[in-house]
Amino acid sequence: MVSNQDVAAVFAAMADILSILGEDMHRIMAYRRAAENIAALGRPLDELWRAGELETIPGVGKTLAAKTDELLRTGRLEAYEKLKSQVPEGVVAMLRVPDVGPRKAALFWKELGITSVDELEAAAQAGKLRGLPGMGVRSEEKVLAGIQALKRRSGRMLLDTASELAQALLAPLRDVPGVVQVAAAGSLRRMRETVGDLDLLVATEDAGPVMACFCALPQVEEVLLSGPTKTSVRTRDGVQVDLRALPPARWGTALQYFTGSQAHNIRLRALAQERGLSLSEYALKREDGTEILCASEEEVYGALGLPPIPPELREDRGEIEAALAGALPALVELTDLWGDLQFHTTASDGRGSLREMAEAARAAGLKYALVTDHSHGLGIARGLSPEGLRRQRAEIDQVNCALGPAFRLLAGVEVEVRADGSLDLPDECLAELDVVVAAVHSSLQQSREQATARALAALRHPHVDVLAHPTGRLIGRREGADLDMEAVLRAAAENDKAVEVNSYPARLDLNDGHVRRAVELGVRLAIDSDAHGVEGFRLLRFGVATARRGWATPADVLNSRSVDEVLAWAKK
DNA sequence: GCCGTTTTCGGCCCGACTGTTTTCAGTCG
Repeated sequence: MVSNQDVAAVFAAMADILSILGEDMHRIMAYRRAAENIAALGRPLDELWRAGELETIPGVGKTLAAKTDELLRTGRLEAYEKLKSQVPEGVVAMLRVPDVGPRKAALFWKELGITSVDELEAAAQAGKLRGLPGMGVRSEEKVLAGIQALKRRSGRMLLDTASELAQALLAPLRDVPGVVQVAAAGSLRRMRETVGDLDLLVATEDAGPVMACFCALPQVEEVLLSGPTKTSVRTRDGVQVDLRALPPARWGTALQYFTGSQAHNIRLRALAQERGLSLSEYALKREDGTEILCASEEEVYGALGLPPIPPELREDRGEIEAALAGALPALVELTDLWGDLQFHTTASDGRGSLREMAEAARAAGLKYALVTDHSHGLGIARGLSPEGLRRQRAEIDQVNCALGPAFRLLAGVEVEVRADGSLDLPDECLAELDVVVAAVHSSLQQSREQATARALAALRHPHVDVLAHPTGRLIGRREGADLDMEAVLRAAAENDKAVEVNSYPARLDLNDGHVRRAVELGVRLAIDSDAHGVEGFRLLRFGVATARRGWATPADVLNSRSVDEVLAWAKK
């Protein structure tokens, strides 16, 4: 079967080849935009295809719809095969080298017959690049450095890692004299599930000292480039960090620009043009050259006739159209969460006692939390038997007595869904619990049919209330189950079951695209910390961010409701 | 290749930094 990712990859690859062939850059951009929007689609492409709605995807017109049709029907695309035959694969691979773009890749290929990154490295080492037009010794050195960087490039960071690194780098900058404000922007501020580079922003009238301080930070291994307002470095961990400094009066346009995404900015700047304005990180400029300075992002969007668009939505996935129509969702916020529906204790694989975890949940501002230790079937997590669950119930009652009425522990379990879809706890045991969370942790290599049937069986089980981390993915470590997510979400909606948005940074499962589809289908979401220690409740902000990226409002979220409402719903 | 309350053709965001250049092209975000 041809997946969304397959189609997106083909269009992205076509864009790369077209760029080396020197095609019109706007045509190339069109391929890239379509690829991105298809990759981010929360629903299967072949569904839109069957409904004849391919052209409803932003950036997909008649031509690309026809190409998508050909791919879905035949599994291949004639135009792509033709392009591939014109440019060697290794030449396209050279685009991955920092500071090597389409023009230089084409130059190395055409002038020196270089058709791979390895050959490029050898040519640079032999001093063969410096004689090419537009190249010199410095450029040759940059190519070599770029290849080294490519070889030891660390993958994208998880959100908590990126967040901690950003705070560690920003703290000393905040103390530089003259600095008014600092912020992490870029994909971290948009809360994309992983972060490649960090983008830091500083408001100051005097950028010099900030740049100097930044370059001298202990985490910095190499300064990649440095100008009066912009510096890029690579840290010892191999992370590229870009720092930009602008005057406080321009903070709004600067933060807007540096938050991105690039696709969102391009759309916004085009919108500005339609209104006779030019938008940059410095200001909105009228046609007569006068500037409108914006100290806040609200002013930027306001000047364009738009309500402020939350950073999590800024991906050019319909947010600008929604803003224009006054139809932006009022996104769920961390403070909307009254409870948490998954955490663990020392009774299974957690590190905190029931009492410690309850106090931590209360300290995190929650009014209730569901204890969900693993069931005994999950051997590695020392799960609970029916007997163990009964004993835990007594302990829960004790803690509730001790903590008083302002906070309440609920009795639950994270029951294992076996490979055949059955649960590893008997019905009478599940019936005694307040809320039952079901999840898959093993046999993740099942076929799509088996994996989907397994999830559907769990959702149809009368005692199951929440399906936790449906795909079971661990970002960067393992792919999740191959699920027909559309079928899973529809089953959740039909059976009035909740589906989890797991806040653990390596999970974020459902992901943003699936959340968006779940919201469209009216599926209840449970944003859970999955805390395994007292500090774990802090992770909820990442789950909330993922839900926000999927356009979820408080009404879509089960645990934004009171404990009585949740219990009544689970009883039904 | 997409797209349209000024357009079905002619536009398509805007600027920093670098290196190789005498005014700019390439890359990046």
